[in-house]
Amino acid sequence: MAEHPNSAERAYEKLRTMAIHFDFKPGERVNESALTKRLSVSRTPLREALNRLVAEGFLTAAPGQGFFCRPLSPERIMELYQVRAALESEAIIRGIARADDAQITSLCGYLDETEDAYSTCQNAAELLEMDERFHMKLAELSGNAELVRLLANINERIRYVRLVNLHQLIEQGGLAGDDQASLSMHRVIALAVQARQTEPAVQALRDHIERRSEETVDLVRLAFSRLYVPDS
Amino acid sequence: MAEHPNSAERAYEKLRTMAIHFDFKPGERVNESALTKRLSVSRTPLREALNRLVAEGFLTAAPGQGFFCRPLSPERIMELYQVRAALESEAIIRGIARADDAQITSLCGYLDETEDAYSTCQNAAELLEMDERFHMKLAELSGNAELVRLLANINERIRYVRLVNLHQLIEQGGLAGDDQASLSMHRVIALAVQARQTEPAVQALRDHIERRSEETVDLVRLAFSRLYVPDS
DNA sequence: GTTTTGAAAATTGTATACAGGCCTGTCGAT
DNA sequence: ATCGACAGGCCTGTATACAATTTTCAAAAC
Repeated sequence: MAEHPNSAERAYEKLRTMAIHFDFKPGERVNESALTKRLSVSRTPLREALNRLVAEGFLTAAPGQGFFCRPLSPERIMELYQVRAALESEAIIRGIARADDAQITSLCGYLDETEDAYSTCQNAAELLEMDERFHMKLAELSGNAELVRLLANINERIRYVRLVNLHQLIEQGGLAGDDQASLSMHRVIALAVQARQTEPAVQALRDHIERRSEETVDLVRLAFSRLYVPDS
Repeated sequence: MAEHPNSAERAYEKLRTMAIHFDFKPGERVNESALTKRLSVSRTPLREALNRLVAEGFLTAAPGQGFFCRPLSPERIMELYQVRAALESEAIIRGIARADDAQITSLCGYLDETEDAYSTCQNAAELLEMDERFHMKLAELSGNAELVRLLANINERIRYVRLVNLHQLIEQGGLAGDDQASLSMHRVIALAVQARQTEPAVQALRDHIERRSEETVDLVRLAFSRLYVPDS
């Protein structure tokens, strides 16, 4: 963890992790002096990190009142899902137009590698990481660094909700079916990209993403309950 | 301009304006102590503002070396154009699905209002502002605040290049034709949205945006020349 | 019992001082 | 003449102190 030499960067990494996991409750005020002790840095680099997180959408800042955790509302989450759909659709379009066969084959290779783990894994965090990695690799086919950067940001901001969703699916035992569907969706997308068929690929992607966003309201409610009844 | 009470916000506004206009040359190192005098703020709020601009993509930060102006490369600009296409396409899709007729009519109304000014105006900055405003209004139909926020950011980051482009078109006298094309393109897009025809609307939009991105390499070269031969 | 007022406490925003690293320019060696 | 080491100054990163504002809490008035 002592990777970064400067304390502002260290504070930023830790705070971002906390923000992703909603260690701050939605809407809650973030106390600076408490964090200085917790992270062993002074207020200057701490505030630098907090400001970065504001610009990235993890926190909000009210003048004269300091920093607050972003609210967790169904509307906001749905917005993020829509932006995600926008960015990934574009990535597919550009990827099909630009990526060479080797790159696309590499994406399919990743699916092959993770197929077994994906089917057997019962750990929500691991499943989500594999899923996210596939989507990031897909996005990287675009060769567009800005697109990738924005998508990474969006993914981090919806990660918690998706995690809670997966948790629930595993508990309900309904994961197997849904999980397989997700995996085969990835396969469908990858194959369409490989065949350079833009419309089918984009359509498959949008179906894949939109499936979740329909359940968003319930998802957010569930996420709230997990946050305020911290048993798991 | 003395709108914001806190100096960090004031510094941020001024710095962002400077960054948009490339008052810092591409790749140039930003000297903090020089800016503290220029903006009459101390280093703490100044650095806060600089960090925000880094997170927004206007500046870069090298550890131990401070802040630098973002580089101005054709690849980067093209990436931004692609992201813009992604966001606006999504906005159209969502807008058609969600906006009521009154909202769409309001968009058309804006076109009517500005039609005369658009045809006669010879001021690049004003033309660009009208164009940008149309696209922002279009984006707002989506009802997606995050989408709007990201698009606003992208627009600011390509504004300078677009401005230089318009400048050149006006000087060449070739504006009339191109300008009319642009205006009628807006009309085509708006009408397709009004008719709730998603595919044609998106297609028209992509044509409209992509037209520029083909000339990006030349555009960036021109922008460079304007930056380093400051006559205008 | 509710609301208002007031002061104290806590917290944020800003300035400034200091430490450490980076860059530059000079000097010496090959 | 070119390259490399080194010293000095400059700049960045961080800590801390101070000022101003906000929040809190309790007491008093209605």
